[in-house]
Amino acid sequence: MTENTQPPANGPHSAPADLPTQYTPADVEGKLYERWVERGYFEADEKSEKDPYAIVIPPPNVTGSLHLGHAFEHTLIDALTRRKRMQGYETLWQPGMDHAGIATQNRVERELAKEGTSRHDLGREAFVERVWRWKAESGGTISGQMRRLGDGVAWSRERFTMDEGLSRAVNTIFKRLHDDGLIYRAERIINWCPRCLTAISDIEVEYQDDDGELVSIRYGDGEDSLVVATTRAETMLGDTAVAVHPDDERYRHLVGRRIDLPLTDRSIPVVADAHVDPEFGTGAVKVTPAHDPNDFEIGRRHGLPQLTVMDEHAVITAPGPFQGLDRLEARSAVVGALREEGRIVAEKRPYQHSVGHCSRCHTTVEPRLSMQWWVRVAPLAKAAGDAVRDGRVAIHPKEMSSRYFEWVDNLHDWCISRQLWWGHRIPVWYGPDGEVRCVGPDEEPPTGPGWTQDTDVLDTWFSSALWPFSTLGWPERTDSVAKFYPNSVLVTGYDILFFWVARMMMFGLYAMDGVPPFHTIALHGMVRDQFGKKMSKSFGNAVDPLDWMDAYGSDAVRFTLARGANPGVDVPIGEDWVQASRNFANKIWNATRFALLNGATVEGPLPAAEEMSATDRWVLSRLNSVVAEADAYYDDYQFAKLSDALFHFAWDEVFDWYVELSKTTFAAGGRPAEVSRRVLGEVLDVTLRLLHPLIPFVTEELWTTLTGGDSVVVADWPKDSGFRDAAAERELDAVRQLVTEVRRFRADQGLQPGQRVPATLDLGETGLAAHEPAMRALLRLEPAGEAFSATATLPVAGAVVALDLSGAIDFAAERKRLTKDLAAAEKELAQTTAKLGNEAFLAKAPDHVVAKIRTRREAAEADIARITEQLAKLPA
RNA sequence: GGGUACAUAGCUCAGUGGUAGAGCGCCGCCCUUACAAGGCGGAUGUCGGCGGUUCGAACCCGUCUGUACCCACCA
Repeated sequence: MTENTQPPANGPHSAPADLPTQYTPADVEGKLYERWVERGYFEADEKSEKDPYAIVIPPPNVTGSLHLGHAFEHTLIDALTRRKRMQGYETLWQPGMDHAGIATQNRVERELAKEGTSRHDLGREAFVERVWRWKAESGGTISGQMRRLGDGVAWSRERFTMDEGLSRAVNTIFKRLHDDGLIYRAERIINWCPRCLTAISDIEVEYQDDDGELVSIRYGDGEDSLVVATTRAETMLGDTAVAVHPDDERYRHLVGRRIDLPLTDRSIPVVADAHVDPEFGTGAVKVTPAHDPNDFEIGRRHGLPQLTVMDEHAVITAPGPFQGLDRLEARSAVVGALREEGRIVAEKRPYQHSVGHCSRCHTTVEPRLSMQWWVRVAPLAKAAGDAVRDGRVAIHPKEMSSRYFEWVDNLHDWCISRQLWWGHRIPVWYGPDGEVRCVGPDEEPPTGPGWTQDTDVLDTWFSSALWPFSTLGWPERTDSVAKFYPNSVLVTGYDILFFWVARMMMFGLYAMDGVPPFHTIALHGMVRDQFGKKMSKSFGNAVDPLDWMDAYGSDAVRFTLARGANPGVDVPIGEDWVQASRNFANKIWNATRFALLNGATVEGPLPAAEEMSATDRWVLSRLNSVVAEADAYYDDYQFAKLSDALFHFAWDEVFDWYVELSKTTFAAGGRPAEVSRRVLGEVLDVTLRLLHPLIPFVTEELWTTLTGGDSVVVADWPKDSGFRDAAAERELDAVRQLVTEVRRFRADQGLQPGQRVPATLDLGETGLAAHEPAMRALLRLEPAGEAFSATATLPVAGAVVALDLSGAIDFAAERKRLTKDLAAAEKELAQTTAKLGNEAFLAKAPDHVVAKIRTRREAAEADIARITEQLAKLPA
């Protein structure tokens, strides 16, 4: 369809026939988004009187592009903020991006490599300039994708972690932490990536089980010898001791003595240390303080020298035959040399053990002794834990809190310095006489000969930790900070609970005088494929959300994601499901089209209940229940249940029943038709508004056409009017059951759906007389005389449908069906009778349960009577 | 080694004590004048195994098996 994409209607039910019979997302999505932005709907006013509702975007890496995980997260955030906006809050969805230190630097370095140059050739300043240029050129990818998705973010407030203001925030907090003694410099064993050439923090290390080889090596000679085992043989060059457990009888005689270290001319002491597990291996451990975190600690306890034998590239520096070899080459060379000396006591054997890899490039991490900057996290983490413990911050779903506590309660100090060029440079200067000066944002750095600035930059997460307030202008005391801090909710994946969430908590509480950065943390899961498998490029199941948005529309992608979003649980998504969501959008489209063709309207007040048919009252009663239900689900971040409830209400109840039943009313005309037109308008109006946060585009297009309103984006959020009509609901339940039963009967008899059948419809004492015309229409029943062939199974007491099947009835099939029904009813009767004969049950079960069982028994009895009668009437 | 989840229809998942549900898929009949991206009807499960508590268990308790993820300085 290419026609009919003109601007939205300028009045209620204008030109309904203009709507094409199929919804084409591409025709409306782009233009609607641009209109929303032009009209400033997404902008936030910090001076507004309205209550604030603020959510920050988890800033995507500038290097990145939108993947389904983003699409998912954005759908949830967008839905939350759109609803709050409709509810009359001053909403801020804060957009922005993260400079992603290592990732971005790696990316640009790869480009340079292709050009045959390197960052070292360029020099620091030129390189950083180059990264900025790269950011300017390709950093906008995500913004474009966010527009496609419909993200209602405040574009004028877009921020970047390296912006001047945010850098000032970083500097401010660094200075403050430093002066408070919470940032310090120390030489320790850190995780070193020999490819990225930088330190990385503990949580940037990904452990996986790798196949290694455990070799056993004899140290020393004769009685003065023992055997140690290792998977990193090359580190023996840096051994400065062997450790055994203090209580280990086997080695007691050796403690305090020195033994010869093979391949070297050194001898090393045997020390006793409780860290050694005497049960493991030989019970003797080689100690390499400069290349292993445990050994570092042992070395500290025993005053051992720290002998560095590898450089930053993990190349051996120890003088001798191994010098210049890479760690892996050195490993086999060392083992070979040891074997020649007869030092290998057990052949090397395969050994699976946990090995750390750089989370950015997957290179095996090398523990390395070096001087770095650290954050003393204990006091900060304590506060972060307490804020959740005492309920000031709620984690949703609450099962996730245990993970959070596990981390904040057992935290090691955080290594924040990175040996990179792209990032916030550490604001510390070193003087000629060993002075160290931390320079705050309003201070001049020291000048003069010999003063140099620290060459390292800060961990990316240092600046992300300030995101909830740095984006609002902090450290200035801006109105935005006052209005939107703390944020209302943080919506993010459980996978960055530690990387990001916990650190925002620590820094937020610290910087903002103990006020945590948000009231609620709503954690979602990871997007997976339709079989629940992790999406990854290497596995070949990764999907570009743009492909699906192109094919099925953004609404379809959003709705599918929302529909799978159970709190904290991973979300599978498959193309078939997106297609189904597209079908839903199309269904809404066509239902609205039908409504417009039939004169549905939102003008004027709703007619009085007395004027309405039971069908009208039923649908309005259900509508209001659904409004209440939707509110409860939104408030509880239950997107899957929310989507499901709206889907089924709209499709099953409104489209399949109310719309179908109303056809008869419309055809008859008169006042009842007028009333139904207004009711149908109301139902669609409210339903579209309820759905808008999830599927903004199609609802906007339809709602503006239906109501003539400016935009559903700024329409009022529906309120439960309190209208309920239990009697009408029961009545329509009966109608629906009855119609379904007759349809089943017809299908069983092989009647074609469209085939008209002479029939009498005797609704007896059911009180459903008013529905007879509609039911006859739905069932394709023609008026009939005396003819009688069979009766349908009737779930509503007192109703009889006599269908004249003109001799075409299949008596055998009917007998079979009735017999089956009879058996089921008899089983039901037996079950309920047994239950009601159970004294213990009657004594202990609540009244409503007992009553329910009674009703079931009565129904079973009635069924048996009726079916028996019908069976008797069937010709043999 | 510690921790947290999870095992329900072919697939992906809801369902926290009272007759087993949804979407997709599947079978059958229909282009019934909003929609075939649709309509109507239908089939499909000893709710992982074994015990226990209870009048009653998918649900609570114990245990076993299997899976996923997180944390941890196991040479």
